[in-house]
Amino acid sequence: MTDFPRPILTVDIVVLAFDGTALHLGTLTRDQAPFKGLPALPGGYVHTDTDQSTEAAARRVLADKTGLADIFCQQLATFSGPTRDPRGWSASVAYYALIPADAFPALRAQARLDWTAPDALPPLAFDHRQIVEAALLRIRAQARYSSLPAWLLGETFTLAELRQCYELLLGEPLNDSAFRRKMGDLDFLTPVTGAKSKSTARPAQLYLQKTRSLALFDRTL
Amino acid sequence: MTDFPRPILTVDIVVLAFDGTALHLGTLTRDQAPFKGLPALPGGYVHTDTDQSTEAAARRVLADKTGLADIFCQQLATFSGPTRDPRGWSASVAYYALIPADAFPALRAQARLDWTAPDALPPLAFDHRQIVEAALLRIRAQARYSSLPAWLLGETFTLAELRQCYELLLGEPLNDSAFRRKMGDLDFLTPVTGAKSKSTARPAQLYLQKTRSLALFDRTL
DNA sequence: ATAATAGTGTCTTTCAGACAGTATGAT
DNA sequence: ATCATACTGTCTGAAAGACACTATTAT
Repeated sequence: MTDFPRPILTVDIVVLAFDGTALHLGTLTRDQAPFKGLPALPGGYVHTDTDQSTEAAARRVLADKTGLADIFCQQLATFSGPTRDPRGWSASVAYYALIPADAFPALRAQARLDWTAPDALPPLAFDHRQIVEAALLRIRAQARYSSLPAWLLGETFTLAELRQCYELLLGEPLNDSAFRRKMGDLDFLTPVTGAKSKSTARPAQLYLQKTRSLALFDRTL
Repeated sequence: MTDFPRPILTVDIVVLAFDGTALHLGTLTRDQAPFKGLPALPGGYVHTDTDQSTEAAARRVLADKTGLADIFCQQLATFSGPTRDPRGWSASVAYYALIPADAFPALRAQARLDWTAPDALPPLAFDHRQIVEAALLRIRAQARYSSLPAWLLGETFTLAELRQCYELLLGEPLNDSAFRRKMGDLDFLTPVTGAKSKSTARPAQLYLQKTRSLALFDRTL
């Protein structure tokens, strides 16, 4: 079989975090060509000598840039073409990763990543804007029928926090009592002893997710 | 930046067709190592000298093996690792393609592809079984909230045919009157003059899809 | 007691399932 | 006429939205 010049294979990760109010996208400023000086998604070459898969490569990059392991991280899609990277024909397997809220403040203080609003992006290197937009579409779609938003929260959280996170991703307010009913029916949360006082009000019950994987709902929202 | 040995980049395509009763998966018997003699998904190297993207590569392969262009073809996921191809570290961008029912008989007669039942697969080359299973999961999920099954039908079709196709993918019978109501509400079909007589009974109205892209429904099923 | 947020109960509306009943063409 | 399938109308039950009401804490 004829051989063709082998393409560049990289991974890029759309790192998202929730601070209780808004989403934040983790970026790095490129310190070398191409696109030197522009913000870019964290990513890098797949190390064919050590990486067992592109997902392993993504997790390696993620651990390298955030110090976090065991993060929610799923494959988004592969972006490819002769011109997206000026160095040659390239394919980038894009992943999206969700930072748990209880790890975000420390991560932000470290400042190894810059954090920008994903809805008002500055120009990004490569085709990274397109990748971010695809990730947001996917994440918003998944928020409709899965426990995905819970992965942006800490280990334990209140129903109000969970609802706010859903509302942010879905872009619409949710009916509180219907939301509680559904979360009860869907049976993916366990109440945990302890409560969270916000201020001068009744403290809220804390919950954690029953499984360490994404729960898919059979009905929507 | 250090360079790593560049991986093999291929595309593989899960080609599915519907004959009115069951799904059929298009495979090719490998005529060379590795996995010589085993059935495999149609696929091949990305031609970095001519392909504009992995999707273009997939469509090139598809056109080559089926003679069909403008087929429904979407990216599934990328499968990668050091051992899935004995020739070295490889990544395969998998696609799934749906053959329109009106093109299937001729394609089957050509016999350039073999057709097997995707639910009772023989051993396949590489990790192709895993790819087929991922494709079926994706397709069945998409059948719940999109017009995907319609892409397995010909240009025009009756509501009964469409429902049968949904039922096959979803694996459960659908209520006929609720189905009609929903298809009416969802507004992605236009009735077309002409009707189809099945046998000795009232002929059915023919429809075609309003758009040439996948319609996503806001509610399920 | 009051303020503030957490959580529940219930009324209403909307939508899906069931199924009877009507329509229409082939024989 | 009858058979077979296409299509429609309507009843019923389940689930969602709205919202009033109760619960529990800090001050």
